[in-house]
Amino acid sequence: MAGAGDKQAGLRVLVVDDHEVVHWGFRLLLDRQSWVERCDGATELDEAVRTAANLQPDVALVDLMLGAESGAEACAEIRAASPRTRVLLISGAGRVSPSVARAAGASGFISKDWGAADVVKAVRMVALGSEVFSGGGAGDEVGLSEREREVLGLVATGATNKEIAAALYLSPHTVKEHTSAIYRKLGVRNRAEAVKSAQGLGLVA
Amino acid sequence: MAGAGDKQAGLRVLVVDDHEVVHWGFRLLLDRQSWVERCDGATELDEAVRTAANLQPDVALVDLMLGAESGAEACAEIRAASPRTRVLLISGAGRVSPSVARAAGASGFISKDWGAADVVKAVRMVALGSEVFSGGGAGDEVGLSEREREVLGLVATGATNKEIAAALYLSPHTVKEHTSAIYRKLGVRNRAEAVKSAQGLGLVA
DNA sequence: GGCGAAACCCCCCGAATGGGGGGCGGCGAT
DNA sequence: ATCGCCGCCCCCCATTCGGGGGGTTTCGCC
Repeated sequence: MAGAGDKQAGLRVLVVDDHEVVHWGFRLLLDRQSWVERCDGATELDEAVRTAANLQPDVALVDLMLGAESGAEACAEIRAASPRTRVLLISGAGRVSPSVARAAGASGFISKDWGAADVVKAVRMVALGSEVFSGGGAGDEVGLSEREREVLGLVATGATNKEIAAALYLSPHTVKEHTSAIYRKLGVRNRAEAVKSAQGLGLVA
Repeated sequence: MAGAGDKQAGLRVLVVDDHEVVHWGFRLLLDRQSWVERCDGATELDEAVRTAANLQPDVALVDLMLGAESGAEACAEIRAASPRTRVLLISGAGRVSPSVARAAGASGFISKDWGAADVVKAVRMVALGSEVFSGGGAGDEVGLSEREREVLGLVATGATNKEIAAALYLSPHTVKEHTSAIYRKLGVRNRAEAVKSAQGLGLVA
């Protein structure tokens, strides 16, 4: 699989994003690459999994914000349907936690902000077996822990601390610990601001 | 004007969106239309205004969420620089208020969710002088009053009711009236949820 | 082994929130 | 001219928030 002389047979790419315009964009970009054999699109997770199972793509570009499901789940499901497929998460705002992406089985992430050259390079690199976790120059990592991201996700739902506690089997007091840590790390003072940040971080659907 | 041979002189189109992938997408879509002469892109407002001034495009597609500025301001500035240009606002989530868009001088809006055919049709229609304020099937208008939208915008900032009151020269009690009305109309229960809705409505930067 | 970071639990407090009630003037439509 | 909507103001109340202490265990790292 690690063909060194990188004349690749022709990569198959799958773009998973609920905005069709994103399909068009990546298709325009990738179809003109000699090493891309075909570039398909899917707008929802079910469709993406089916297509991945049939097509067995080399690379899948998956939007972090797919309707209800998190990009991480989508990533895992796609890799279950097509293990050969390496997943690049697409983040809208530029910043995702590498650890989360890795845990989900992704090979890296790219941002919609990146230039064409960076995106093309990233796709080729993961196809060749590398990981892409830094690229385009966007800052990442605010330093939120796994638990804190989880809590922030629920805060962005409008859930109260008590509801979050129930959902995560915690004491409300503990939830407050987490929210306080989140506010401190994000530099905000209340949940409304935190929600704004959360969507900037790509943590909210 | 729907005849097969409606050979227009060649429209010039400008796409204003801070995600390059959106440029690629629309360019792929529009460049292949016989009636499109050229399709340029701009990533920020200054650049958009300059390009509009030079190019005098027939149609500009403007993202509602451009960094700091609201799409409405962007729309107004572009039309100031190039009065002949008809603006189509691009909404990410599908719902914008027609009244706001009209007030800003836009000729309609489209959503990133729309299919290729609908987008092409919308661009051609505004180029021909029509307005496009309903298209793709998205619902609009939640029924928020002007004041409520203003308050919601500040809520999405993370401001407390007291701060909002100070900013708008109101009593804190009145602000609560507005927030309560907002929650009722949006079908949410607290500010965190309201912030999420607000960004879906394109009211938050 | 020691140390910190994360995650979990408890107490306290003041302030903000969200919902209930009431009433006021203005404005446009019926 | 009466109705409904908007915008504004006041009272009350229980709940929630956010921050301040305190503590435990379980990790991984040096």
